[in-house]
Amino acid sequence: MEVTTVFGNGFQSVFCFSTIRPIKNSQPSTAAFATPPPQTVSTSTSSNGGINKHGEVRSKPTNVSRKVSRNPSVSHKTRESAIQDIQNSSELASALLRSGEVLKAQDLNVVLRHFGKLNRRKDICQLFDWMREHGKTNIASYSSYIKFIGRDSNSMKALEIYNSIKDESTRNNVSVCNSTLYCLIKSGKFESSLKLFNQMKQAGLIPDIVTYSTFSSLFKFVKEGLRRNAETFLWNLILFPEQLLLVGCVKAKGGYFKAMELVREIKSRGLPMDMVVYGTLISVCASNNQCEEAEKYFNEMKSEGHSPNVFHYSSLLNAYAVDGNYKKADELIEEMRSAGVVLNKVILTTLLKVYVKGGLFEKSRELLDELQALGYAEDEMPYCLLMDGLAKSGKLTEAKSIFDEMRQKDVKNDGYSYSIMISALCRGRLIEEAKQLACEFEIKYDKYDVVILNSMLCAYCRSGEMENVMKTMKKMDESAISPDWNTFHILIKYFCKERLYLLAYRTIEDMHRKGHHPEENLATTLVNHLGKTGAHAEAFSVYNMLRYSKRTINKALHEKIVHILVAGGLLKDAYVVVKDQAKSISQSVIKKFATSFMRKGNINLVNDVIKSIHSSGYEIDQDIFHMAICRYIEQSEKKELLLHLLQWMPGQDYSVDSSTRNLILTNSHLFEDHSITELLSKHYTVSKTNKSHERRTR
DNA sequence: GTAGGGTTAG
Repeated sequence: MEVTTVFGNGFQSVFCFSTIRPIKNSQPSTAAFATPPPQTVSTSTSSNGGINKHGEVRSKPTNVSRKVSRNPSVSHKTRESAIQDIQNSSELASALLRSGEVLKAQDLNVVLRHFGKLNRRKDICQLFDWMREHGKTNIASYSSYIKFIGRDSNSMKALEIYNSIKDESTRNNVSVCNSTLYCLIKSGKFESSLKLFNQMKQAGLIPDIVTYSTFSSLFKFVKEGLRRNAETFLWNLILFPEQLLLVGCVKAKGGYFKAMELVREIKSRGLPMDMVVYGTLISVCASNNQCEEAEKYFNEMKSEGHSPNVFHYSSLLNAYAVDGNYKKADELIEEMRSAGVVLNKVILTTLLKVYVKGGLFEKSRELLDELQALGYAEDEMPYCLLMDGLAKSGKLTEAKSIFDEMRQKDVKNDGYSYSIMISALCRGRLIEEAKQLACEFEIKYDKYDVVILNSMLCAYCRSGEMENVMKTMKKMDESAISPDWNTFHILIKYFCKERLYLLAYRTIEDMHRKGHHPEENLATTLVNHLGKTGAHAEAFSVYNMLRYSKRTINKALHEKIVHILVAGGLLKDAYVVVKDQAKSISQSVIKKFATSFMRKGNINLVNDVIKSIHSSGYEIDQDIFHMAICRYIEQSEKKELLLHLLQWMPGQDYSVDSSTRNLILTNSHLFEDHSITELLSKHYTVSKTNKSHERRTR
């Protein structure tokens, strides 16, 4: 078949999915935690050994600071204008020369923050260097500066600055520490931040609520898919221990539960919760469908005297969208109105989401009109919400008309609306239309992500456009977009439909390697197909994927795989399954397996197999014993195994029948006479007892 | 006089 050759040739290059998007570096950097380097820039703060409660230099001033302290009468106005001069100057160095001297550390911090706001990186660095050289830094300068440096993910530089701080009280200051930790976390260096955090604690840092909320930004990383790193880290963090216990529990729980642990930890330390932490919590609850919890934190926050801001409101509104609770949403909107909070674009869009989820399509349409009138419908978002809701409640025609309206109005398109429509059309079995739309997207846009590619793949697979399937996969590989669980599923289903079972197998193997677990039904279908087409070992491999990724699987599959393995002569593998899953396998299948094993299985395992199926409750028939004994006699070097079997049988109320006994007696030259006669007499006793027992029960 | 987060779409 032509199709097979296309894949046969293209498989390696097209299907390798070799390009995994790199995960942000989480390796601890050894250099990062080395002893602080010797200070190269001279600062007055440390060498003079004193900082007052404002973090300013006290006692024994340097030449520079002497000038300032000698000149305390520098008026507020003079300093103001000096600040302005530096901020507005295009030549920072000369401005500092001109106006810097009259300024104190806190004045220069104003400038530093000003540059920070404008992202004037070069000026920030230059100013800070100047401040250090002139001994005009305090705690605030360090915490701001470190934050700005780390903002560009330059965590190494931030750490360098931190390590260069000689003064102990500055280095142990909680804001300085929080700033530094923030930089590491922002650049994904979770492990390093934990290490540093422990070091800081040992040196005397007492973590505060900001420290906790700094670390809680990891919830975002969890959401964005840096799952494993962030989750492991979060768990370690929540336990907040010196020793990292219970790391193994990481996988068992989701981000939401970790957030709850974090709350418990904060509360048990007696730290007051603040607006920021509440904001994080409400948002985490909302995005984990924990509507009541979100509401609980929202009310708790209010009862503690905090007034919610627009973000708190929108998070809670989003929680109401989960089950389309428009009543509560409307109430909340009223509350916002009376609290004077502006109903912005996001709030109204989220309200639309609530209405859509609640099935209020007329009201949704009205709200969309309102959004349009307010100029809040210039991007896809509100249209997508409505389209998706309509499509998912079977109103495909209405969804299509929203899509058309959107295109007519020249709304900014990022591909979301296409993937909604393509998926909706696929679900509605309008495959040809789905394909058309996928093609249209390809012609018009050159922007892909895994979801749009999945929906295109889905359309092409459903319409059997092999060439387009190939092209899309290639695109995925070239754009370094990692296939996700959906991608694998779409492809495996498609390959099964096209009877390309080995290709489906390679795909599921790849899926497994990447840590995705296939759905049981799909894997079972594949096991069956592989079994039927003679790919017995591959079928077994898929069976094992299921077996080791799920706690329970359909019992029928165990039996099925035994059939397949017996048919393929993979008797040792079949034995493993029978031994582990005996309870799920019927007597007739055990018999079939045992018969095959007696005939063709590894002779050294024959006794093991007999004992094993016996102990699983299967009563072994005479012909099984007969076959086993025949094989032993044929291979006389295995006579020890035969003796062992004959010794074992009477103990379990088994005896050989007359034909088997005759067979043994004919070959008695193989044994020392007395041992075999003795054994057979034991068998005779057993068979007599059994027969009389049978008579009595009859 | 310094540090932390957060809302909507496939």
